[in-house]
Amino acid sequence: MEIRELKLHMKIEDEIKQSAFRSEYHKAYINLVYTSGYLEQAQAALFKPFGITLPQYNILRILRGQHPKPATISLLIERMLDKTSNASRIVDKLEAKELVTRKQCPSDRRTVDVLITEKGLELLRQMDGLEGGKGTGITNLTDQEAVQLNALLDKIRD
Amino acid sequence: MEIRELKLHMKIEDEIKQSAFRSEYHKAYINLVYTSGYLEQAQAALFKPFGITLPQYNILRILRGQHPKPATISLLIERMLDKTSNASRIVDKLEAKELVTRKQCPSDRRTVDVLITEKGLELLRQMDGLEGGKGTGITNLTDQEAVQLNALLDKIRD
DNA sequence: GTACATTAAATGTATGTACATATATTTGCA
DNA sequence: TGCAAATATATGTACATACATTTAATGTAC
Repeated sequence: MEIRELKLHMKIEDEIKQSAFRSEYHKAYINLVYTSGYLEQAQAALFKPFGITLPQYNILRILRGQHPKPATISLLIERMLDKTSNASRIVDKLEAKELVTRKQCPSDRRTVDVLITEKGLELLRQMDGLEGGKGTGITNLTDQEAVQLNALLDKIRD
Repeated sequence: MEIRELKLHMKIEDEIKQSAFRSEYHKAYINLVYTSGYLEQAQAALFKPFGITLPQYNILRILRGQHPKPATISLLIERMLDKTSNASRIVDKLEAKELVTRKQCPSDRRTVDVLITEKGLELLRQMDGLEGGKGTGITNLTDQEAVQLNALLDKIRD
């Protein structure tokens, strides 16, 4: 694992043992995927002591935003960052940990009311402050550089 | 799915239904993870007709780089972009598709010689050209912007 | 030269994504 | 009204990651 630590302080050319990139685009592409993976890993490490994963955390945050109103699975899917994911199964895990409750909605029996519990709210309170990539390296950027990065990323998805 | 398509043309503020970011850092963090996911999804779509996944493709490329020498699993792990992944099982899948062969190394019977087959080389030949993020949006950047992006990403991981 | 540590690979378990399908319920329209 | 389409959720399968453990082979220290 110390090799891995070392690697984190190298440029992308060194990190990937593949000497030449065809273009800056190609390099940027690899760099982006690589950096994102790096950030996700860093965040997963921050989350580990709290016993939940990033997708579970994202769901909990959406539920806190709704609280004390319940959310349906559809609403969770709509608001989740991570694509058309399986909110149903993530809610399963949260339910098993008693961080949320799930019950059939009376007015539309197809839908399910998902509610964050007091235990869930308390967990989020404990976790407040370590989100947003703090401690993951993103704060190596100046504020202006962060603005610049946002503009570049937006352009990629245009 | 058309909603998803629409979303791809919006800024990150609109894409995530969460009105305010605490800081440009926070926004950049989310933006990075989101954009990377977007690029991976785009690339997965490009790969689908060829019947292999991105990790499988990465392994095949490393093996082509070694060809005609074999590679051990350790070497594959060392060179793979994606963390301490399970190269063993990815090689399983490639072996099942007859794109690689695997046999015990005589000199050190702990290690395994993994070799790309002619079928594997032929597949890579067919796939050459669609790698490097081409067609995934990264080429929306100018060459100079790509350089800028690379510098910013490197700084994050410093 | 035997015991212990290290290394290489494989395997098991939990989690998550992607995609397809199943099931129940509601809506809408003929 | 009644039946088909749409909607909400759940489930099954394939694939991958993360992490821990297992098994076999090799190295090393005494």
